Amino acid sequence: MPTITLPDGSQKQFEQPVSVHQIAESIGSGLARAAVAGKLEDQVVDTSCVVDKDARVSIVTPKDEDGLEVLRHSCAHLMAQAVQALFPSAQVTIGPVIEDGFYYDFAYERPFTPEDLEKIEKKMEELAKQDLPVQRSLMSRDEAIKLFKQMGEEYKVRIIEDIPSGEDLSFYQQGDFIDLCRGPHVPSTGKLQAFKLTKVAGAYWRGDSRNEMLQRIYGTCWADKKSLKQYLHRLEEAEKRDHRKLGKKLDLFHVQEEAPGMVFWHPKGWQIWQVIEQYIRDVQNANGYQEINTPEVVDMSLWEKSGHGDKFGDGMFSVETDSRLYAIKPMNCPCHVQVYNQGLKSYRDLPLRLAEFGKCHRNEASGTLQGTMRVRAFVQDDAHIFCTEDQLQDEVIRFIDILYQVYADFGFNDIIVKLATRPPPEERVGSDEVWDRSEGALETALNARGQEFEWSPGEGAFYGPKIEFSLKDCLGRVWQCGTMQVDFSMPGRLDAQYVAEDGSRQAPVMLHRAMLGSFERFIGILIEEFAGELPPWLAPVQAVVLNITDHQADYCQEVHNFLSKKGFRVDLDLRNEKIGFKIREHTIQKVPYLLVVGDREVENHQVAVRARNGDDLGVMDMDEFSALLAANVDRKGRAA
RNA sequence: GCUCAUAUAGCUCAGUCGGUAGAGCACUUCCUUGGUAAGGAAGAGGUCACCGGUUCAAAUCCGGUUAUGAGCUCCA
Repeated sequence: MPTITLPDGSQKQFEQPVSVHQIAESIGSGLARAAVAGKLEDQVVDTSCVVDKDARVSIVTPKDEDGLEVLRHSCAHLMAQAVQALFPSAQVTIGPVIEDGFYYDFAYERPFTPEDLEKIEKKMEELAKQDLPVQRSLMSRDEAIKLFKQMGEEYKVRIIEDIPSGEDLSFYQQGDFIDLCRGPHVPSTGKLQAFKLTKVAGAYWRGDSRNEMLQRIYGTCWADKKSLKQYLHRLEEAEKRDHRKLGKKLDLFHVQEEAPGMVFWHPKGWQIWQVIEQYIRDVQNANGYQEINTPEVVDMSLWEKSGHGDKFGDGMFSVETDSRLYAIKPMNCPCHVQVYNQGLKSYRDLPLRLAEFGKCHRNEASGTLQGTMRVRAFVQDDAHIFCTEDQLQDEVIRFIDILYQVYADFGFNDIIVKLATRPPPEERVGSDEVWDRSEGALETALNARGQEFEWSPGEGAFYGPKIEFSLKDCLGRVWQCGTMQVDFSMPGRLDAQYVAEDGSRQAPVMLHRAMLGSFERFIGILIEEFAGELPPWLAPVQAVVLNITDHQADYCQEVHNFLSKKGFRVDLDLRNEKIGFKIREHTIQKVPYLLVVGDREVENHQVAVRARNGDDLGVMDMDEFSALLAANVDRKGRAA
């Protein structure tokens, strides 16, 4: 006699055990039709799940986050069913839910083509229309292995073999398609009404590049056709913010075949760069950093000593001259240690914070390059803090504080924080005890700030753990920008020392840190975040002066001179074009302020100000406009 | 690096069945001096990414290379 408590607190009594579906039915037939799953206590379950004792139950429909997830998971199964119906020799592997959709990896003798995708999608629609019931069953591990062996599903067999024996496994069957799955799933395929296959790609079996490549098909699935359409529209809109498109349109930078993965910055793009660089320089100077500059071409022996040659030799560009082998620096740290090593340091000199806008080259694998986000030549806002172990904690906390202020100034508040810990023993240097201390230091620092973060086990650098601060691009892809890494190893390897209070020689701890990460990546993300409409303090051109006819040319020149002298970045457009044409052009170029000058403005010694969003800010004199611009430039990222 | 796709004028893109290329915008010149998102006319502009093959004939078909895009792997 279970008593069911519904989300609104109301209770229902049943004479005997009931299924989630029956509970839904008892509330209303509409709800029963809409139900794709149930929530029993805090667990999402099938609608066929039978409740035999008192419990909190809610009905999950596609409108819920949980329901959407069930839908997407079931859609992955529907796709696998369609693929096997069309390509019987294709083997299934795994098919998880991802953000906004799902994928499924298949082993097949040839890659799927875009035409195959269309066919698969058609087949899926067909199978959905048949409204096949989706049935759950249990099987012992050994039975399951036997069954899938029989079916020729070698990959599934391997997956099941990895599950501890003695466990019963759940399976879901729809039509003649059966798959190992934890579930839950929709009660029948007819619940899947709004889906689309989006792309094919290769993916390695078990995510290891030494393994064979499987065929991955990505798809998206939504509660209804309208949501699907909205999603596709959202994607289209996001693509318009692509930094590569905007970089071309706004004349910021270009790349070309002769220098793959390296950026040619144009005047406007470089202007943005310079503003950011000066801003970071100011922040660092105000926080006890000293800026240095070190060589870009350094003898290979230094990289061997630091351990980078051994670990990343393939990724380094090298030059051979006069029978000497040099590396183009892939990172700045060893060079910073050289600066540190000049002159004997005392504990009184620590913490010593050395910063450099250091240009690095790494020969990244060709397939990883992406616009300005992943490049082979980049400039880091790099710095290394040499300190004692006692100072470590405080330095990490100080850094994170500054970092958050910097990100806020650029308008970023949604920051993904991860703590990456020690890689496997064969891939790391330093004793376990040192790793314990350095990981502990980072964790304590994050906790001390009350900072939320995720763990990223095994993802640390070979010399130490790191905190990664990441931002998202317009398509939701996550890019690491800021970083804070603890390193107990490199100072020792490169003979860095200080004289401690007791007169002994000690190796300092080295903190590697960057706020933007690389200028290239950060500017790319900025462009996408603002869709090219950079706030006035970052905009390469802050205002354009436009004349209506030739008569106002001299006065426009005067306005331009006045604002330029104040330090604003102002353009002058005296072309013989209609004012509407000029406004359109500069609006498309996302210039924050357009200053229109006709006879009226000349007469009153004013300018008519128009914002790039089309707002008329009215007429004002030059001082007024200059104050308005100054106020907006001052408010940094928070400015409109 | 791996899988798939793509590469045509400065940009965005057409180009049918293999018969040596076309539009819009931009550019140049001329007309137009026009008050808040495209005024008009004319002109110029291409070794169809590169290398090779098939063919009487290749932007088009085939192979290779390079680059770009998506995903995977990697990311000091």
